[in-house]
Amino acid sequence: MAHNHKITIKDVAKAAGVSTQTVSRVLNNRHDVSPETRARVQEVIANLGYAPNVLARSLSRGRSNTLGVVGFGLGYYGSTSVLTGIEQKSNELGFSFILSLLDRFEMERVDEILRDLLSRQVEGIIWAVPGISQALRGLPKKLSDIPIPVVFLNKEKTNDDAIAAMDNRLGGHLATEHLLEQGYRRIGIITGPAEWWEAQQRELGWRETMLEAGLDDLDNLKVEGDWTAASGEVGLHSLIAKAPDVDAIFVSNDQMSLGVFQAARRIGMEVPNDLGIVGFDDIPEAAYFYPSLTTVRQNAKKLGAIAVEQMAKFIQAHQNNEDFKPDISWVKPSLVVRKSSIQES
Amino acid sequence: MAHNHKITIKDVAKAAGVSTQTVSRVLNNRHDVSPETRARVQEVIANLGYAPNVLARSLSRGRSNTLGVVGFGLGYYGSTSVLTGIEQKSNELGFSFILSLLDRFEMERVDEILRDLLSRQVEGIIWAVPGISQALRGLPKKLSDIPIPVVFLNKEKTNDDAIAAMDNRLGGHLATEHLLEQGYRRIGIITGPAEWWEAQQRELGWRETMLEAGLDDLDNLKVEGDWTAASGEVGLHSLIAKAPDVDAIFVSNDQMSLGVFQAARRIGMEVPNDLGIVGFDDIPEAAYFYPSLTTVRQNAKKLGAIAVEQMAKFIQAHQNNEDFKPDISWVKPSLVVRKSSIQES
DNA sequence: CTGTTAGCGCATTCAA
DNA sequence: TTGAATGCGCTAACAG
Repeated sequence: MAHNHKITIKDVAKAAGVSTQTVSRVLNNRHDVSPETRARVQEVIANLGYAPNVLARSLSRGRSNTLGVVGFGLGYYGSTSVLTGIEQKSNELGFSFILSLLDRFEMERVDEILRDLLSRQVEGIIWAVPGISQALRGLPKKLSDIPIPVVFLNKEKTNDDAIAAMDNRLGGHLATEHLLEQGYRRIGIITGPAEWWEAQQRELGWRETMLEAGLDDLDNLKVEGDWTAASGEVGLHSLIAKAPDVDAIFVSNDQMSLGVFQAARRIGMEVPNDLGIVGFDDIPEAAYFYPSLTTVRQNAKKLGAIAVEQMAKFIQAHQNNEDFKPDISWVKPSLVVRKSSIQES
Repeated sequence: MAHNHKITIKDVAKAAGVSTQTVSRVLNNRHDVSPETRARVQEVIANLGYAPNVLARSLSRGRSNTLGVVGFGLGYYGSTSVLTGIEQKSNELGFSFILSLLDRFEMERVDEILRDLLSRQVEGIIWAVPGISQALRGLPKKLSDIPIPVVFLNKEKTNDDAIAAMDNRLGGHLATEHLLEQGYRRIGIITGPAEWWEAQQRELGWRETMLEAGLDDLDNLKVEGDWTAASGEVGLHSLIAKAPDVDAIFVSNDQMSLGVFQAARRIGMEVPNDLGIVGFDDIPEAAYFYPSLTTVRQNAKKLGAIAVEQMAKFIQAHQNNEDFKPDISWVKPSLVVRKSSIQES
């Protein structure tokens, strides 16, 4: 037992008195093995505690059953939810995955990471890095040079890419529409960083809805945050400086809402009566904010799962040399109404 | 370029007019290659865009440079921080890792996960699952049956295990001591689930500090939560039912504090004047709670990094057949004082 | 300094 | 139904 020698298919074959191929057949559940032989081999496997060497198998089969996932830190609720979805679904479909985390938009490491993933023979790469910032300009080229399937998360639609995306624009619309229904009119926005596609889309949803309602002066109603609570705090001050009569804000994520709440308290504005607030994400804490936060709930876990499903199809097509028409799959968010947007009578 | 044939060391060798062995030497930065040959080979590698097949290399070398990490969901701030630390440090040390997530304490999947990791030839396993619940009774046996190094995160000290642990007991002490210094006397605790070692240790720190201060009736001052804000809310009500004169609470994580805040507001208790609160974790939002939350900051990222470092040493010893004396490494938390525990004069 | 031979553990031809 | 040979891509051990 404590012997350090790793037991291989050979040991099993010898112990069972058969050839290695037969053992291999049993391992792969082939039906061209006699029941008795199969039983004997299985018993030996159990006794020896044998476990096949996946590396050898991958090498021999030319398939690794491994995905590469490139993410962007784990600091956001969305990121971790997506990852959870990816983990579960890939498990379900028999893939394992190698996780690479980008901390900032670091061009240099991208090269390195992609090389590394390819070296590890991943069968596909899920690109779960937000936005396409300036710094990543050259990236699409690189990723399309890659000889294996790539599925993007939350990326703008293009013709040739497989994409799974949250409908952030719809989210922005839902939030704004709700505030309008509550009677707010001067509805501002605190966006996320401009490079983030997510932030852009949420803003777009707000913008379109405002215009449709005949409201304008939108530029004075917009400030940019960086997703942190601190930036939400600053954001409210900036917004009021530009538009003193702002009466509601669509805040592009829940953390920033927390900062807005704090700033509002300091300057004596009352939420929701003086200022209606709608956030985005529905982090678990949102229901316990004071006041509880109306917010757009996004099922990021589902998004991750969908990405993996797409990937599985993509890979299959790729291997059969069939042509695969990459497409975009949308996940729709929903509005969760709480107190921060409902004026008390 | 678009040719689907994967280029191997052979292609490189042929193109460079050398043997595969020489290419291998260049790849591995051996110094027994002539500068000209090396240059030529490197050029060919660059031109062909060759990347070595890590699976083949691992198989041949008998080393995978891969770690297995078993975690417990990504729902907690601590979990994700630990994982971030693990990712960074293992990257730094040249390991990649396979992540397996347990969602609940699911005994069955443990077997499966361990087998899978071993199949993938990981060189060591980092066990980052909290506590040793009833359900995991059999686990230590299994893990010690494993023929590769295992490093545990946040586990009680034993003689034979390599452990990296947050000093939660110290954290509990710091929190309680601080509340005592602020003049609070009837200091309650809302703990995490009893099976979690982390929760036990935080409680122990509180308990010891209270006893040292000559305070007792501790059982009436304790209720158990489940880490969620909702359980914090319930917790305060329960606590007041048992000890109506409670004047402060050490809440074992920040999320539950949020629930306590909400409950306190509902029943007209003012934090910190009627009720001092200290949390645990220092999640990014804690500074923006209302009131801002005094809490115990734990550097979980560092914890993850330390675990990987231990693992690296362990693996090295394991391979050289040296004996490795497993030990426990502690990471010390610190107190961050904000408004929830400082009575206004 | 370089090439040849062998083998890592497994699966995929083929024969028998 | 089973076994023998061969190769996946790479590196280690030996020669030269």
